[in-house]
Amino acid sequence: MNGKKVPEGTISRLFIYYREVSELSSLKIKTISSAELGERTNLSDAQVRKDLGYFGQFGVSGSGYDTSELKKALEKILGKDRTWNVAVIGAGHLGAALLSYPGFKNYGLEIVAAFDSDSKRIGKKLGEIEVQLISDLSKTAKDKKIHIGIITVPAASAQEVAEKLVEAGIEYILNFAPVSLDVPDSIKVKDVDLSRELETLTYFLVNK
Amino acid sequence: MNGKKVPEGTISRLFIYYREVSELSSLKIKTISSAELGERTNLSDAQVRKDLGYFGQFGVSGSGYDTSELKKALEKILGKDRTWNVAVIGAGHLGAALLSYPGFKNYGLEIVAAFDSDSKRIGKKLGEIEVQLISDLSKTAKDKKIHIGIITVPAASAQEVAEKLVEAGIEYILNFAPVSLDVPDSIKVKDVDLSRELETLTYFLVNK
DNA sequence: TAATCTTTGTGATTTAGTTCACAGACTTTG
DNA sequence: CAAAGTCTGTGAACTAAATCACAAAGATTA
Repeated sequence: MNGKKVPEGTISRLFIYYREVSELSSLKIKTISSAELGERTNLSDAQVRKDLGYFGQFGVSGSGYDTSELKKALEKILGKDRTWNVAVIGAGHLGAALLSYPGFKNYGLEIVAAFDSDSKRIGKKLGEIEVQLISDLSKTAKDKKIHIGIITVPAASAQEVAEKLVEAGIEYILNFAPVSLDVPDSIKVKDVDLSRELETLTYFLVNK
Repeated sequence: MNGKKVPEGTISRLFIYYREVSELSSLKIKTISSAELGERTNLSDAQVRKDLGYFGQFGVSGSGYDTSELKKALEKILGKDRTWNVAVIGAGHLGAALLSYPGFKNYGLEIVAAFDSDSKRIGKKLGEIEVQLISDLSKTAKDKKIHIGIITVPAASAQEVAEKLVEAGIEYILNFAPVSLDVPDSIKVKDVDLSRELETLTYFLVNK
């Protein structure tokens, strides 16, 4: 890491590079140039080099990047060398969609608990996970060493849930509720506003 | 519209302004300044004026914007003066989450059909909508004048579904599958890559 | 080993978007 | 109605990110 601020876009692209070099390395392809890696990922060679440049010097002039070395380096950078425990709060359709999403494990994420405030849902199984009452959050979060909370409750109760997550020691919140959460600076919140995506649809239909 | 390219961010912000002036206008508040509108939306006054400036001159020096006029103007710009028919393809959890999402109507969107390829799901009701076999897509799309297709099928079948949507005359695709779709330029595709959001979580946990 | 070729890493440039700042339009006050 | 106050619309300045472009490092060839 060279100290400069890393653009958000760089980080998503690192995952793309990671996927590609994993593939290459498993195909026993030993090295790849930034040009070819760019080709395969629909990005420019300069973009590839600049992105990697934020984190160090991984390449060799004249031959390119060693695929398995780069894979290992990216694993480290991206936190893919361990598993992160996740709790989903809100066992409605969206929560269920996330719980049944098979890709999680590949991302180094493991959903280990689900919560809801609706007593009708408590005790039901969503996949492997039994839905718990939200008042158990704090205890379970500590017992199961949960790092990440995903909020899929309605907008009206999202702030309240966020506060419980903070109290329970969660470090990162992924928020699907269409409200902006007020939490301490030390907690990272990422908003995924599906309604925004849906809304903007109509603009593009009107304007061509 | 003054011809200059409109930044993507401007468009989402227009919806925020729209919501605010709708509220204000219904409260019989006749005018609002860019400063106050900015205050209420956590944006700067300059941002508000610049955003609106892409589409014309709506304000009055010395007094600000007429809320109900601005509301009408934004309705027009954003395509909120009519309803757009939507089909969801993929009646799994995510599809169900969208179908049960009450906010749709507010966005001028109406889900009028749902499709799946799994015969176990055909005929089931998701809310008001009966799940149809995907082979009916083309006919139903024409009958029901569907403009928008939302893809919530697994990555592996997304491209195939996209092609059927194009064939059925859909103009806009909202794609939840984590693959990039290959469609004609005349079709607008918006990708919502949940897995990307999930993935990037781990980076931020490692790096602080 | 020298000449040539390939490819990185990174400053310099360009592009896109946001913020600043102010002239000029309109409103309010006395 | 003139002076003071408010607020817009928009170029200019700034900031962030992507792209360019090239010196230097290493690989390849003869």
